[in-house]
This record gives sequence, C-alpha cells and structure tokens, in this order.
Amino acid sequence: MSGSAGRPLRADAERSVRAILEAAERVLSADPGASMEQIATAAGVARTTIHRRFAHRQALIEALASSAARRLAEAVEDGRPDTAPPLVALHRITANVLEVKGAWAFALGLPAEPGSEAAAVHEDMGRRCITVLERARADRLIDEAADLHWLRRVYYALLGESLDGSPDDAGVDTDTLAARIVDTLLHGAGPRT
Amino acid sequence: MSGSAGRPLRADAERSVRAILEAAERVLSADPGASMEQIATAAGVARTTIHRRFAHRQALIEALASSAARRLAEAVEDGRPDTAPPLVALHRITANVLEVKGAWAFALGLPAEPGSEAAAVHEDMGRRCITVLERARADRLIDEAADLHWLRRVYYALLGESLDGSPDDAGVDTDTLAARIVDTLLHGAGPRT
DNA sequence: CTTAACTGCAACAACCGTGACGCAGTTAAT
DNA sequence: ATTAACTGCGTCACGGTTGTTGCAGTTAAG
Repeated sequence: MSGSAGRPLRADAERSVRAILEAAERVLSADPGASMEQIATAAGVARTTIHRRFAHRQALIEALASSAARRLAEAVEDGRPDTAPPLVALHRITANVLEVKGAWAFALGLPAEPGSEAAAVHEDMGRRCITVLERARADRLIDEAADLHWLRRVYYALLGESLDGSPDDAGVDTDTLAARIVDTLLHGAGPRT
Repeated sequence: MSGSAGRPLRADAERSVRAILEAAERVLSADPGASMEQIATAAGVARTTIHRRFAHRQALIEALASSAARRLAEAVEDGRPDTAPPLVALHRITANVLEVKGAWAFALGLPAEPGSEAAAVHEDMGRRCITVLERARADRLIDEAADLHWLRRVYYALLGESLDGSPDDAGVDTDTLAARIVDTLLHGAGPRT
C-alpha cells in the first residue's frame, strides 16, 4: 500500500528520497520543465543519486504524485467527513486541504495517470466529497435541487483560486480562507436577508 | 495597436502567421513542452518558416499571448460592460468569454509578462470586471458588504472550472453554462427562499 | 567491528531541440 | 510581366538533458 516499499531503505537513504521529493515539488512548481540537475541541486544531492531511486524522470513524477495524493487523503480523513457535523467537516477539511495543496501544488495538479495509485486516491476523495455535500444537503444547508457534482467542481475551483493567493491575502491564516470558501460556496454573493 | 505591424505582410504570409498561432495554441495546450517542429507540422508549415516570423521560441509565445488577449478583450467589450443592465452584461460577457477562453486556453493561461501588451489588456479587463460588479451591487444583485475583488477571483475560477468540461456537460451550449456560472456566483448553493 | 548499503564524482554516449544558413522554386503585388 | 516577397528543403553547429557505469569514500546496521 505504501509508496513502493520494495525493501526497507536504510535511514539515510530514506532521508534522501524525502529530500528529493520535496525538492522536486519546489523546483517543478516553479518550472515544470526543470532539469534533473536542478532538482538534484535543490535537494542537496548528486544527480546520479536521483537516478538510483527513480529510473526514469517520469518515475520520479509518479512517485511525487502518489506521495502528495496520500497526504491529501490524510488531510480529508482528518476532517471526519462521515461523522462530524457537515459544516464542521466542511470547514475542517477545507482548512486542511488548503495547507496540503499549498505545499504540494505541482504534484496535485498533475494529470492523474489512469491506473496509478494517485488516481485511485483522488477518486476516493471525490466520493467522500460528495458524501459530505449530501450530508450538508440533508441538514438543509444546501438546496434540495442543487447539482452536487457541479457543486463539487465549484468547491475545487474555490480551493484552487484561494491558493493562488492575491497580494491581499498574504499572511491570512488558513481558517479565515476556509471560512470564506465555505461561505461563498453556500451563499454566493447575493444580498443577505 | 495591432500585433506588431512592422510592415504590412503579404497575403500568404499573413495566412501563415495565423496558421502558426492557431497550431501553437492547439499543440501547446496539449503539451506545453512541445517542440517547434511539432507546431510547424500542425500548422502545415516548415519549421524554418516559424523562425522567420518569430526569432525566438518565446517571441512566438508572446505573440500568442497578445493575440489571445486581444480576442478576449473583444469578447468582453461585446457585452457592453458599462451600459447594458448588469445582469445582461454579466451573462453575455460570460458566454462570450467561455467561447474565447475555450479556444485559447493555453495562451490565456500564460503568466503575464510585466511589460507586455497582454498584461495591459488583462489589467484593463480586470477593471472592467470590477465595474460590472459595482453596477450589479448598485442594483442590489450583490450584497453591499461583499468583497468585489474576492468575487472577481471567484468569477474567474468558475469560468476556468466550466472550461475543463466534465463529461456531464459535453455538448451543452455556452448560454447554459454561462447561466449556471452567474447563478452560482450570485446565489451559491444555499436553499432558495 | 565488519559488512553491506549508500553516496559523490567523473566521464561516457546518445539524443533532441534550437537557431542560422543558402539556394531554388513558388506566389502575390504593381 | 517583372519584381520582390515568401516558402520548403537540406544542412550546419551548438548546447543541454538523459541515463549509465565504475570507483573510491562514507555511513548506517547487525
């Protein structure tokens, strides 16, 4: 289930892998076409070391995608989507996801390869998302006639937009951003009664 | 004002430039790292011909961005953002922009170079967008306390999301999509009174 | 402590993309 | 019809990236 645990890596090797994945995220989010050399330098590692763990460039990318997907799944799970009150779950999940997605923007923006682990994880998260929305609808937070699939897409879009971070919300804490997202999702811009 | 009209091009040359720009959009939207060769082939043109009009690869990219920005500006202008009733303008602009942004997704997604023509056009459009929202607020369509800059970002995000096109809305006409966007923007998902 | 894993370094071959030529042939403009 | 613009083709040099290998030195694990 985990990464690709062919065999337990030695402690230092595992540290290297982590450093490489983190550096890859950092460098590739700035320039998707960056070279292995650049990633290696950013990781404080020789280029050949990367090739030792990840045969092809694409192998690194896929590992990156899987790693990030797993973290995102944790973030959602932590919000107790099935048990917490819908509004609470929605807020908590939103705040958590903002954190993770901010740190792993490139990896999570990658097109999901059909058979990959990342794809499976994302699918599962899509289902959980719908579940939360259904529970919210049952609580009359959402109109009965609303299209939940469209709503989920809107939710994703709001998350993405919040992450771009206009100059205005530099240094604004995650909970505030999450509150704005949830509020916008549920009420839109119309006048409050 | 137009392109980079150093001198009037011959008729056939102008056709070539068009074909190149259109092919570049098509190819690069599928793979941002595609080679000049691929673009040339898609345009039905020799690679050297591209280099004749656009010295560097980046020059092509910038021309592409400018071209698309101009088209987008036309789309907004056509919606009469300053004179038409806000709701009408909003709908019309949305529908128009959906068309243009669908056809020039790559070029419009490009990071705006600080001094470029595209950047100036986009800035101007941002202002016009705020104007429409202000007019809508004056008409009580939008809550008085609403943050119009956040709202504009939400609007952009909804446009972007609609363009990804889930399998559900394949073949749905632009006006329907626009209606959904405007409705979501103004009312969100909450229960209708 | 001893072994096996891990790493950096240097060097290698192979490939691909870029940009620039000149030349010969075609096409629009006057 | 004449001219000037335009294009395709072949070819060139150049630089950068990739992936591999061997070796020597370092480091974790038993």
